[in-house]
Amino acid sequence: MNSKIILYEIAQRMKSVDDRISISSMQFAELLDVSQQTASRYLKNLEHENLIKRKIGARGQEIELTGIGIKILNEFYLNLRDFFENKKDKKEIFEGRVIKGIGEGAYYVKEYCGKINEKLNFMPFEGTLNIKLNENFVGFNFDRFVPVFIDVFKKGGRTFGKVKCIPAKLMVKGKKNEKEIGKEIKENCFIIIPERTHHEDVVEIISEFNLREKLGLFEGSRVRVELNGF
Amino acid sequence: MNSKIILYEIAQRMKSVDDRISISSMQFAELLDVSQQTASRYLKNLEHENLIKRKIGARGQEIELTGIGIKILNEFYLNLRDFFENKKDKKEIFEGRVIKGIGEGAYYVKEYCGKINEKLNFMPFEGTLNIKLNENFVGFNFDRFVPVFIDVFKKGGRTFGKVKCIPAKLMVKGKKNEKEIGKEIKENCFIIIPERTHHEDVVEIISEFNLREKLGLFEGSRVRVELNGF
DNA sequence: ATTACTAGCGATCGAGTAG
DNA sequence: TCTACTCGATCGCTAGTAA
Repeated sequence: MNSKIILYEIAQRMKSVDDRISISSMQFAELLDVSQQTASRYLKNLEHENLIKRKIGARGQEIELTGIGIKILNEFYLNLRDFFENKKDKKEIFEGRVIKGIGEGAYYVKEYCGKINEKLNFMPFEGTLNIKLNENFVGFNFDRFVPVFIDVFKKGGRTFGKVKCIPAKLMVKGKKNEKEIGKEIKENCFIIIPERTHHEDVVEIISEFNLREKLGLFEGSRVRVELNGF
Repeated sequence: MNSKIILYEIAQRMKSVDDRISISSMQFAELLDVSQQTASRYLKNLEHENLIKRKIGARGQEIELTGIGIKILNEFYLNLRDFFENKKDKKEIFEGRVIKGIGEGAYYVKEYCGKINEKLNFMPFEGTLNIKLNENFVGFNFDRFVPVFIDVFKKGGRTFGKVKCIPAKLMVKGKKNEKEIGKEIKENCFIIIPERTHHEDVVEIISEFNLREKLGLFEGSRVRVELNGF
């Protein structure tokens, strides 16, 4: 059984996020339709995962959610809300400005390029375009787009982590010295999301081309990124 | 893995409830971090449970949610919304009016009374008080109160289903010919919810006493019911 | 009363592979 | 390619029971 579901079942018996409930493993077992032993193990695991806090007494246990537990449930809730309140369409595009990367991107693209070619079928330009999201797009949920994964691999004793690649279109206003002044140019690319470490408000983009050069981008250039799923 | 979670993962890749997505079992497997075989089985099971519809082609499958699937996710969503938007407090009490039962209640209480005594520690009056919920309380969520269950049992060749009992207080304005005119009288009781069949807008209440007599209730009398959990 | 350990077994998973 | 079957391995459940 998934932790989220169990957490949800607990939450449902609470009045609010900072509430606490008293329940025995036997009662909880009946609610979930499992044995008392299993219910006990579930609660123990949740505690171990730091999703709930417990105080165990002679006639049951007092349970409250931890910050992490609340956060997980809240993500759950927000995603469902987006789904049902139909707010997803508005989030298919995000906007931001080009910022300087720390040069790390180039190194990693070099290391990953064989895998990128294998999975995405193109040889990437050895560098990433870093985009700082405009404030109202921070927290953009990338989970709802079907990604391509590049799995963990080892090379020369180093381990390179799993990376999520989401197909996207980079959109910029045409450069001044061209016919298409002011016209929007769309360029296919991939958003790169490392499984381990990434900033909340910066996304990295890779492409077959040097996007800065091809699209005439500089530090601070406004860009829009469109995601279409598959 | 729980069906609900899988349904949620699918929904998260959709733009809205009537959207459909194209995804292969391999892609879905990577999203859930399970094998392709398992992902395939999950989808097959969801289809079998009538939670999704599939169109299987040569390069993947088109998936959309069924009405039942949407309903399950929506319940999920509404419960989480109540939890996070703190609307639960307002629902600790519901209101309604006394209505005539069809006499069935008395029969069942007679059959269940041994079990009731065993589990709830009182001999119930042989009859139920039926309350029709006021419109704005229809859909009241009883799941968040910790109930006492009376398990399935057999007696004289008949099977009597599982029943959920939730402790409550019945509140009515004092009868006219007493000292406590207009004063609110609280009476301990249990709400009875059969696992199998019950109306959305009618709840049945049992008590040690004949509540109609004790509280002077008639068809149409306004009552309030307070639930406290345990 | 509780919670939760251990043992055994039944359910579920994933590798191999067919269609 | 895809989906999905079989089947052996492994995981997770429940019964019994200790604390």
